[in-house]
Amino acid sequence: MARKAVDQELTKEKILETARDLFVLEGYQHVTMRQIAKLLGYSHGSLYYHFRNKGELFYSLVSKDFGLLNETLDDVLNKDIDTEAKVKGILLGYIEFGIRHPNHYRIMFLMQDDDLHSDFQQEPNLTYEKFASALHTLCGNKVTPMIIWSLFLSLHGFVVHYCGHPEQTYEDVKGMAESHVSFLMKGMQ
Amino acid sequence: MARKAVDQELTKEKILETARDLFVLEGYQHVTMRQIAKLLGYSHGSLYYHFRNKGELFYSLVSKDFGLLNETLDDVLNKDIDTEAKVKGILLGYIEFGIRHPNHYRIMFLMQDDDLHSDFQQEPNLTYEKFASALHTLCGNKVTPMIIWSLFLSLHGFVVHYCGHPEQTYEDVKGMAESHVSFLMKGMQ
DNA sequence: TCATTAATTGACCAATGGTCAGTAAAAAAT
DNA sequence: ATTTTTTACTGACCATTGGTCAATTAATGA
Repeated sequence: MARKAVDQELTKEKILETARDLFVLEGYQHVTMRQIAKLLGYSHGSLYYHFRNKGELFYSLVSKDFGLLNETLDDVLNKDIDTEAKVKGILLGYIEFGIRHPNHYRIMFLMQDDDLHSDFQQEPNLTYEKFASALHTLCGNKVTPMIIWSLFLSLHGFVVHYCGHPEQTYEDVKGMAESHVSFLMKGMQ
Repeated sequence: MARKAVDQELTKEKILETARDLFVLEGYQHVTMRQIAKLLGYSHGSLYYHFRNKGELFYSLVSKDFGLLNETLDDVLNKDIDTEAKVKGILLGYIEFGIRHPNHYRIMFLMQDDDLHSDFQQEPNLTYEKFASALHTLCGNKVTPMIIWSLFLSLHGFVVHYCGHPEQTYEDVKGMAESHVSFLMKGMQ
């Protein structure tokens, strides 16, 4: 009733793998440590051997997955298309990512539970840096930092809204996302 | 140890008055029913005589206060200024309201705790209707429903972001709000 | 073979939202 | 004036939660 055989030892990876589905499905607040542990076949205490607390567990997950957004933005930049298409691709790519990962997005950008918020300040900032420098590179001085900030907040608004209605898939809202991006690009001139 | 003298009876109003300060200060999650009751000098059970649960209590508060936003929009419409100034006033008024009532705004538009979310679907919709019809009245067919929706989401993004940083007052971000509104109005043409 | 370390358990803690039988004041009915 | 009924409130109680920690046992190293 204590340590298990080495080939069935718990690892951070195993925990994250199980926890990911739960968090994606139900959101941070509704997943309990006991729930995760039960699904793994361990006691909930064991989770605290691998992660300091619930926040850190979730942070590990999201932080890892969030690299994807940066990659997405890079991919667009490296595509062989004209500048305007790249700008559009970045704006749309941002929205697509947010809507495909609503729970992650929510935590990254708008949760403020104390135990979590303390952990990541960096990731959202890094993501924004990436976003801003990409647009700056593409558009030069035509767009001011304030315009980039407005663009970001406007995309953010779109994503946040549809994060609250996760029954709608990205495919469902793709048309609206494109309209929104068109609208925003008009303001860039 | 049961009912108190009639002149010191608990009322919904007394509860809301006390709860308002707490909620505004600390946000929904961090306020406990026991905390509210203690401040009032009653047992926490008594709160459940007046409100079905924590969600309903909070809902009463926010729902009441939220009429203010609609009034704000009406006030702008009735001002003796030209159309463009009115449009600007509405967009800016929306932002100002959100940032001056960050906890209310958060609950209305982006919380999705089950006990709450079930209660109010109407208020956010009503507010949006107000917003949309105001813009439609002012701008006629120049602005499509989709543009109005984009405008709304873009304002929403601004508010949501600064709701997460309540250490900044509206005065602090006023300049940025105005830039943001200017940016959005460019997209309306 | 024995001491040390690593991994796991599960009883335990304090806090939470919520329920409810009991109680006493107030109001209504007699 | 007395009894009945209704109303407002209490506080013990419940299940659930995130989290802690001494005890336990497998693995590892000397």
